[in-house]
Amino acid sequence: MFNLEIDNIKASRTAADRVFSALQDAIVRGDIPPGSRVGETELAERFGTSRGPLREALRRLESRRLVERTPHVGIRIASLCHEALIQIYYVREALEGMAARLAAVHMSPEEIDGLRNLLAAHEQDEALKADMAYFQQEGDLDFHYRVIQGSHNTALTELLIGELYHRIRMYRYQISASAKRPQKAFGEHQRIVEAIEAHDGDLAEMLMRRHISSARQNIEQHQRDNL
Amino acid sequence: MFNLEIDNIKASRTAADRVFSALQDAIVRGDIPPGSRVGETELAERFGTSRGPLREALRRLESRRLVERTPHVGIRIASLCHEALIQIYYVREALEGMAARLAAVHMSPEEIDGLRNLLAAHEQDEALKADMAYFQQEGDLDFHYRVIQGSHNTALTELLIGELYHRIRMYRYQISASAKRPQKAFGEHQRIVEAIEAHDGDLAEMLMRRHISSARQNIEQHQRDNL
DNA sequence: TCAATCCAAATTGTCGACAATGATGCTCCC
DNA sequence: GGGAGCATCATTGTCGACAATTTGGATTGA
Repeated sequence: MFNLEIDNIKASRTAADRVFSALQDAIVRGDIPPGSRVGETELAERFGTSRGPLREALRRLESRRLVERTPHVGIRIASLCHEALIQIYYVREALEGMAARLAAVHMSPEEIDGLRNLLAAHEQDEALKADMAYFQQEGDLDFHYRVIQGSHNTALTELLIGELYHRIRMYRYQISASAKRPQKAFGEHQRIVEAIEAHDGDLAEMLMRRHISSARQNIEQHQRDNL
Repeated sequence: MFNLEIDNIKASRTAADRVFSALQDAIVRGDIPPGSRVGETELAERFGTSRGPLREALRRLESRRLVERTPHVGIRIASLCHEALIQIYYVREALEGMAARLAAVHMSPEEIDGLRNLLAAHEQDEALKADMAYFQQEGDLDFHYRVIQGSHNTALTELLIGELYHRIRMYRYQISASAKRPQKAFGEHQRIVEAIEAHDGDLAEMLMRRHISSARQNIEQHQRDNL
């Protein structure tokens, strides 16, 4: 239903790609505790492969900052400190604001229809209120994915989806019961879509920046509460 | 003199890191023709190592979009088309504008002094006019590096230096005689530093965005001329 | 008792060989 | 003569074994 596995689709060609996807999911979902040390042999047998493909997967995960390596010592699963997450949100504000502006200019009518339908689906699902927290989170991600891809700027898309989003998702699972604000976020999504429909780039950027800024402030508030 | 090898310093620990740095330099400098196919065995003996470390280096270069891999077929050196370069410059405009804003707020007096000294050195070197084109380019890079790091936002720094700059450098070597505008760029640098010194984030962002926008327009003009 | 040194165990880094897959050229049939 | 199918070949993917390095503890000396 949702189109979340952007770069995991073609991953099943070789064993190295398979273990890369599996390991990334395991890290992002928190199956492997963040900050923990893991041995290569252990991981290799866990994923049913040899150390060769595993090491290639590790290199790629290192580039994505999901694991940290120190030569001759080993690897440890990255743990996103709160400060780093806030920094990422500031970068998101700049990049996704730009994405929204570009989307307002470059999105095709079909893509805009898709966005509208997505929001409509969210509205219906919201009525169900079944497993809503998780659902809202994934739906939120899907909304942002579409706007980003609507920018039709490959460099921008690769940066946001390929570099930042995995780390954000990892953090969401880490503090599993993250503060949510579904109704408010849903309304903000709707206004962003309206701005995109009107091809109003300035407004779309401003609304998206506010949207992400609100999310960041929400996280910061949550951090203060849990001190 | 210049601090260009940000992430190549720690690279000499293992053979895999060494071949990674060497291969990256070879690609960025154009020693290996962009778009060309290369075999693993060939590369391995070229860098005096086995295929194991080489493959790990390739995986990391793939994450940086410097090489493209297709399973069971091989690798080819990435070739940056003009459109992709322009897209990167738009992203740079957003990210480095943000970096300049943050630098105006967070840069320490010592860092600001360093920036000033750098510009002074450029001014003197400009008088020499010795090998100026290359010099200006590297100096320009160094200036931007410092502003970016002055933002004190790790996520932002990693994105710009770790992801985008290598590709930009590769392109500079590809069209080796890129259009230059040293005097103009130098003046823009000075004004940006003045804004940072005055801790005027708004102005610093605006000037940096204009600076990069000018560079982009310059490239676009150069492209039109060479059609 | 504390510190420095050395040894050993475990883990990572590297290498060469084997298996699997895609590409190239040939042959054969229509 | 042209195209489809097949066999060979080169290249990549994978694996197991060996070498190099770090870490941790044990031992010895002050």
